[in-house]
Amino acid sequence: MNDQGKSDIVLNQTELIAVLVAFIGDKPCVMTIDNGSKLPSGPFELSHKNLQAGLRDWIRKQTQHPIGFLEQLYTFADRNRIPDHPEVRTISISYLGLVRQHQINKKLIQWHDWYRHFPWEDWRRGKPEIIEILIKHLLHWANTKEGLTLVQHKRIAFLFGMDHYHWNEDLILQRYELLFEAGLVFESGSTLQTGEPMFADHRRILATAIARLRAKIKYKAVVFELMPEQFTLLQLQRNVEGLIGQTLHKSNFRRMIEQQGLIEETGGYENESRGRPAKLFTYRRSVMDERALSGSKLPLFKNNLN
Amino acid sequence: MNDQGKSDIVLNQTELIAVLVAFIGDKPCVMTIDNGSKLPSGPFELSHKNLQAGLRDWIRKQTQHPIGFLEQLYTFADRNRIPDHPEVRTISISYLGLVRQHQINKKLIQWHDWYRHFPWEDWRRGKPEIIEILIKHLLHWANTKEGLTLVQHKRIAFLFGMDHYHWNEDLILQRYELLFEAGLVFESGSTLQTGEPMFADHRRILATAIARLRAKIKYKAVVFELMPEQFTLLQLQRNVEGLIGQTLHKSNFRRMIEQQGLIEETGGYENESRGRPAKLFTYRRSVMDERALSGSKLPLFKNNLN
DNA sequence: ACTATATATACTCAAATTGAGTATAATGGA
DNA sequence: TCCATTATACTCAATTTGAGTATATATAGT
Repeated sequence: MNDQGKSDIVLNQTELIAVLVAFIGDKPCVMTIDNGSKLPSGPFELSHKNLQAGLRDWIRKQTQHPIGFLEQLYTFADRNRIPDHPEVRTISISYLGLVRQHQINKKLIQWHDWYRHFPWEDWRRGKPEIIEILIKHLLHWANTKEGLTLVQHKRIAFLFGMDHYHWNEDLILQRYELLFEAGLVFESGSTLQTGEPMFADHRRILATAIARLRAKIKYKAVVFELMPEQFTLLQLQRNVEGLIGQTLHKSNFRRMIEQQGLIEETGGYENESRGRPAKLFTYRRSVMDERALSGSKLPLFKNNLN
Repeated sequence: MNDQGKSDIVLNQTELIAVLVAFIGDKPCVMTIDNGSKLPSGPFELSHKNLQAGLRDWIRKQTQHPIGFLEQLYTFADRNRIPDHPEVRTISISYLGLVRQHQINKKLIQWHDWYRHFPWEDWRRGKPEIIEILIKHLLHWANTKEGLTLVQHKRIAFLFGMDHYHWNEDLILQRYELLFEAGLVFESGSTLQTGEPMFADHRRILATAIARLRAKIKYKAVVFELMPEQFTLLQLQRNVEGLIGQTLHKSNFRRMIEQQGLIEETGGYENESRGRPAKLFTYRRSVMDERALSGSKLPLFKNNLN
């Protein structure tokens, strides 16, 4: 880097990586190739006006449907990211996209429950058993860190909700990085069964995407991009719970949603389920042109945990 | 993009762009070259292990000081970003860095008040006069948009706090994009005096950085990276106000800061000012190792507006 | 038809937080 | 001394949150 703004030309290989998310039932899923081991990726074509346009094009071809939400995630550029090609530096520009349930074309695309890659992140049915196993190995690892044992102990406690700390679902990326550093995932040489591994650093990219989504849902109404046209309040709640990996308090969740004025009754009812039929709602897209709203402060929820 | 993960090799020019922020007095400043018209940038050198390391190296050389906070901002890659070179696509990976006041080396570096580029974003001394002028031109522009007049009217009202909308400081990027689209900034052909222009899309990059910082400060204790080792509560408040471009309610701000337990008294007092001497405080970095904390939820403030 | 179960929706209420103040303390300078 | 200025402490009503209970309306089984 120099002060003149002129630069020697440096050439690198550039690709796009897409993290596409959709719900199948109560499972938050990610689009993969090679049976769950790779995120879809491809070269960044010069013909496109910009990255976003290129991706949208490609996604439309693959899913046969337009995509509602698409935003840049992160650019990965470390050396040695891609095995077997240490001499080439691949710059991967990743994007996060949300796809609506009813638009999923099951024949063309493989969707993979993201919690198969991060089993310790799903607390919807209580604390996952694997947590204790991970903590055991982590503490053992920390004890070998000369002079850093205490710091690492605190880090483990903080990230995995030990002692007086609460589990914080936003820290998924930090947890994966800690496990990687401690050699407890396949990608860093472990033989333990700690979630399904992925090609190169794709699992790290997926963790980045989930972290972004879990953070974003708290101040922006992105869940609706994952809902079908009509939905019940419980379906909405289940999808939010799927994203954050925790269950929520029912009546408080409803109060908050209704307060926001983001949805309206369609007049119809859902009759498939057993009990009293639930009212169907629609997202009031009309509240404002989507572009103007982008980035606005619509706190979706503060804390409705059970 | 294809499904196999194999990709034709596509070569582009890659550079790093740094948005470095520091306070000088009560002015939030950005490091520039060419007297405020360019953000510092340079080639991404293959010798570096990763982007972050490359940037840190370079910044240390320039500022003679280590940098506390550094995170990736966005990757810009549209065609025709850089004038006079339409045939080359430059991919710019931008980073946001925070530099501490006492570390500023004024001889080597130019620091530029960022509000000179965005005069409509500083509401600390009340509503900036330029707002009414901008709104007048925006509405005129909107009225020429066949079939879209109403939507654009709503967008303008929302972004510039008209009608029943409140000014939302987080929307700085959207406001700049609207002004650009409406041809009201130099970069999109205007001759109006609407803030100092910058080279290529650097003003847009700066807006992205400020937006990120304004959003981030609400849930993470990043301000402390901009404070000197010791500071008074008022100095802290003034810096937060500088970032968000609004004044805050004094006692509520203090209550919130003290609640967080992020600072502690040093025992010393500030005697430079006129009235009663203020206690000096330090950031309790010890609360936790910085790395473990990164990304944690420490809501800095919800709303302490005056 | 009746009952148990499941689900939806409505309502309650104490505790905590927020927004907007006022009151008092400690300094320097006229 | 008194006043302007800044710091710090304290107050309190309104709102929001967290954690419930109560009631309504369906299906499945007997």
